Amino acid sequence: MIQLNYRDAKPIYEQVKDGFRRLIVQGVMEVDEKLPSVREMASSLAINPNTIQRAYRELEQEGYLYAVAGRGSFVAGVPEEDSARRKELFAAFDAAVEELLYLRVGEEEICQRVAQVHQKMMGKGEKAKE
Amino acid sequence: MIQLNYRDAKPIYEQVKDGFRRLIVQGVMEVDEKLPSVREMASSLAINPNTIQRAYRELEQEGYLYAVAGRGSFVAGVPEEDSARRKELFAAFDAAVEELLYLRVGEEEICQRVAQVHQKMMGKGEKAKE
DNA sequence: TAACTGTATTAAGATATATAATACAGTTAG
DNA sequence: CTAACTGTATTATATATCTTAATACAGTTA
Repeated sequence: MIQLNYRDAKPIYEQVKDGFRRLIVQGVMEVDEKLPSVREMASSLAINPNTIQRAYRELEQEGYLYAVAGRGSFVAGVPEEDSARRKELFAAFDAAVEELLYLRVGEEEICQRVAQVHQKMMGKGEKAKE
Repeated sequence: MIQLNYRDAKPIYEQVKDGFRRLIVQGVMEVDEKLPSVREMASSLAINPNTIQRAYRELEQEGYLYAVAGRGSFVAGVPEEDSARRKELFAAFDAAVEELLYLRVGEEEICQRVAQVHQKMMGKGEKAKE
């Protein structure tokens, strides 16, 4: 369900957040669908429950999840105005583009890549809204 | 010469690396041009010499600089790019683009952004080759 | 009631970043 | 040659973040 990469410098709780955010945004997980429990997810990934707890808490604060004590955590959907997330994405995007341009990767090649990603998405994400 | 942002999560030595890499790739600094000494740079930025030392060492390992004990550190040029680094950058790029597309950001807007980043780079580096 | 849920807290260890204080060797201007 | 600059290396310390660990407590449900 979620893939961890320990060689990545990105913290585990961030990777977990990214994983679920992806599943939610793509519509792979539907609204009100239940997520694995904190302990179950931790056991499944062989990591500490606190790490999952943090990921879930932050995703809830961002509006992607809602949690009910005793019942579980559920998909809330894609937040209407996640301008903060959008800023993060553009920042990551800009950084990648800038260094690619440093490395003599052409502007055309980069734009073509955008289209490729778009096509690849259309192939897999059938449930994605419009 | 180099601008530091302490609010950024990015480590100082990384910001220093990025700064000089930019100056080198854009041609603002020419091949064999001398960089400020480790101590001078540290004093100029009001940070510890060891931090500059690390930035210079890694830039040398990456092929952007060469250093001569007693003389100083000098621009080596733009190294033959690492395909590994390029892969990493494209992976980060794809992830950002994918989520932006799911957040209803248009393909056109994204491509325009590439051009904006490019222009922003050219604005600062008039001597950039080609 | 028992077995699940989320949530909160405190402690400890590991790692990365940055500073601090030296020390040593090569280069160069005077 | 000497002094003042270079790069380089090392050890120690402080700090912050990440992660694990071990609980504890409260709500839900079969």
